[in-house]
Amino acid sequence: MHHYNKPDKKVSLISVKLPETGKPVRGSKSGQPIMVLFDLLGRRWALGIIWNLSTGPQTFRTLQSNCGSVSPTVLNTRLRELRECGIVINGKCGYELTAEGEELFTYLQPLGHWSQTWSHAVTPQEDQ
Amino acid sequence: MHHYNKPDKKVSLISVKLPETGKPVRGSKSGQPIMVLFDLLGRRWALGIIWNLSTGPQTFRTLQSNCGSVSPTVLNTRLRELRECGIVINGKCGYELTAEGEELFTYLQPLGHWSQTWSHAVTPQEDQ
DNA sequence: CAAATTTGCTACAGTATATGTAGCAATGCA
DNA sequence: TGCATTGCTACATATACTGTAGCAAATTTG
Repeated sequence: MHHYNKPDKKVSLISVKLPETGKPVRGSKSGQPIMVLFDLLGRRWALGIIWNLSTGPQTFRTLQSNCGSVSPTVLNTRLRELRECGIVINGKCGYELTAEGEELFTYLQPLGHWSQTWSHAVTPQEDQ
Repeated sequence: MHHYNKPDKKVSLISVKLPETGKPVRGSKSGQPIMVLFDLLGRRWALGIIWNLSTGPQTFRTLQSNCGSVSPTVLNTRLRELRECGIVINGKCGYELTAEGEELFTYLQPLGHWSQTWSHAVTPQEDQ
């Protein structure tokens, strides 16, 4: 596809009103890194995208279908944000996690297991 | 305050169109626990609230100011969701994490450190 | 190599969700 | 009893997400 891979102005970070550590963000006046991260991850589908990409590179459309109901608009926005934050890149096999993204994923991974026991504790038995 | 602590219909889970494992959720047709969790945590301020509460119980208004710019509307909504999911309760010292909430936090905690190195990698040196 | 398919993505209207300010009723305290 | 604080609701405005349509570049197919 025409993934011309926009110059990707690495510097000066995030054009989308997002993470810019040290400065107030949506979700944090302080601009603490953790709050910046939470702001980023707290956007719809951000976590799901990372989770999905952890199994390897995927094309836009594959990712879209794996994520279920994401609209291309949002998927594209999220991917841009994640790219600008150095968590995802657009390689020739499609979108994939960067080294940093992989690392982030390793911290997210335990949630997979936890969520299962949690869901059992919190849901009535009717659903498995 | 008048925290009459609404009967809190534990059963049947989540009135707010949220986590109900096994059923499609916003953010997941599959209803996989992890996606349900991501749906929950992917809402504005959810992660920040958990993070803030990790230091101990807080009143509504303290929490609100610690979170910076949350509107009472959203804070209240998020707290209700988190309560319905068994992650937060409204004790007599204010809102606090449940045992499950604490456990969840331990999985989130490493992100605090990671986010710092990440933000350095991703931001130009001008800040900090 | 031309036609058909797939892919990445934008447009846009409709809906849902969040922000920000105001304010009120129930405590807590003096 | 009065005043401050707390938990929260109301409501208007702003922002974000969904869903469908569709197009142009790249890739595959005949």
